[in-house]
Amino acid sequence: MIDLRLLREDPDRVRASQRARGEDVALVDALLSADERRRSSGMRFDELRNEQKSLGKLIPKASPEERAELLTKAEQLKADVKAAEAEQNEADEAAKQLLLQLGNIVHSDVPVGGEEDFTVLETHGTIRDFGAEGFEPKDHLELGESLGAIDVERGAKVSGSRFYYLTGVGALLELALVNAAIAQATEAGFIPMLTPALVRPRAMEGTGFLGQAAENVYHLEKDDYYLVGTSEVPLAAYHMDEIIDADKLPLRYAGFSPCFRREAGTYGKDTRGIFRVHQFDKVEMFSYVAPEEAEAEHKRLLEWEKQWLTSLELPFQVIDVATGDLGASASRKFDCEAWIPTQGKYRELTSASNCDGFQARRLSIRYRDGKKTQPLSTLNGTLCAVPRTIVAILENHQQADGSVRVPPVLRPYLGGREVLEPIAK
RNA sequence: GGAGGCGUCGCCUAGUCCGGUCUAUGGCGCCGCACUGCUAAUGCGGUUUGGGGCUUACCCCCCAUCGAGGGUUCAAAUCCCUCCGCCUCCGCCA
Repeated sequence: MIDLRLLREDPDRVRASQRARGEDVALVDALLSADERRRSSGMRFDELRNEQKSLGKLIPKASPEERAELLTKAEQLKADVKAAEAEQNEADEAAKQLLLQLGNIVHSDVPVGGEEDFTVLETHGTIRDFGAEGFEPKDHLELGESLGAIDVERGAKVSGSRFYYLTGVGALLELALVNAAIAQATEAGFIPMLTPALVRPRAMEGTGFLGQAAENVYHLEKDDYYLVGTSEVPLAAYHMDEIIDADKLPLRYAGFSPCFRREAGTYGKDTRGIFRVHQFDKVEMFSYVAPEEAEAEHKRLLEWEKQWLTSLELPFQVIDVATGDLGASASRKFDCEAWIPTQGKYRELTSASNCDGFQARRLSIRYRDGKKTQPLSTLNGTLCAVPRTIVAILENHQQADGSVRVPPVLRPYLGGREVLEPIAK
């Protein structure tokens, strides 16, 4: 959630942010009046309660006849206090509900617009010219099947569309990627974490995934658990309700977990292969930092992502995601998009978001610097989303004979293997 | 799944049986001040969190907060109910 003080002091800024996201600006005014009601009903309750307390102190000391009178008065007060409390609770709840609907304030440098209105910040690596090399590139599924690495047919048989098996070298490739990614993150000072994949509603809500993103979240109704779409959720909720000493910051975690996404509203999109699937594994970086460090940390996360993609020898570009495509929690988001030869375009492989205090406020995570206690900033960035990385590696490193060159960074984790060869059918 | 125990303002802890004197005790840690060649020790004061009022700010004041939420009562850390978490034992299990 955003800072209510900011809303009171500079409502126009909040309105502008809401407009840039393409969301309803009327929500801001509804929230302002709800906040006012919350405040006045709170004051009324405090007053009555104060009166009740002072009256209550007199009763044990009163003489019998005074006592009877006081009790009558107290009884009346009791009803008033109860009514005022109900009013206060209702006003609090109403304000909270509105507040939870409001997305984070967008950073002023973010390009305004929808999915297609991003700004390209950088491009890295060289796109291969397969024409000059004299062969037509195969797509990742064709390659994956001939390598005995990917089986989507049986994935569909067992679990339905958008499910897959990684088999043989495919399975080994995932393990290699995960190990290499965790090694890079650990080297950079991240604490490796294996996290729960099922979380309570509070964790899901606190990270901002139950707003407009809710339709993409799996929910186990019988137990009221949510399946996480990213380990960002358990990593953010890890320090929920805690106050962290300033000298402990920054805290950096590298989470590894399965990720589950319903992919509602993507019918017919990326249906071939394993680019868009319901379940995949991912190594995610997560940082807790002091607010004044957030922007610098955001750039650092991006640098680590670039280091990773560069080490895999993939050509990619970095984009500044537009306001309409940010998601509720982020004030700014940088995506790294790798070149996919058979699609002839760059596709998202990693995503680094600066959430400022948005998640920290919802999850009640603060830090103490001297006397001050205030929400800290949380940031997250993908290091390796496995299936998409496999797609990019297979397609970009394929050779004319249908084999795939293994980038050196992965070789130690693949028993020194330099090439993945097609297997006989 | 069954039985029992526990949850107090950083940590430990008193208080809960028997409701009001709890404005929650004491210790540790931490912060400030005093004293002191330095350090240590000692003394004094402070030290939950959230909301609100007053303020440039500080200070100060009010309300809530004893795992969470309800209930009983004029009044709840204390009595009742539900839930959550942790621990012990039993059962089952990768």
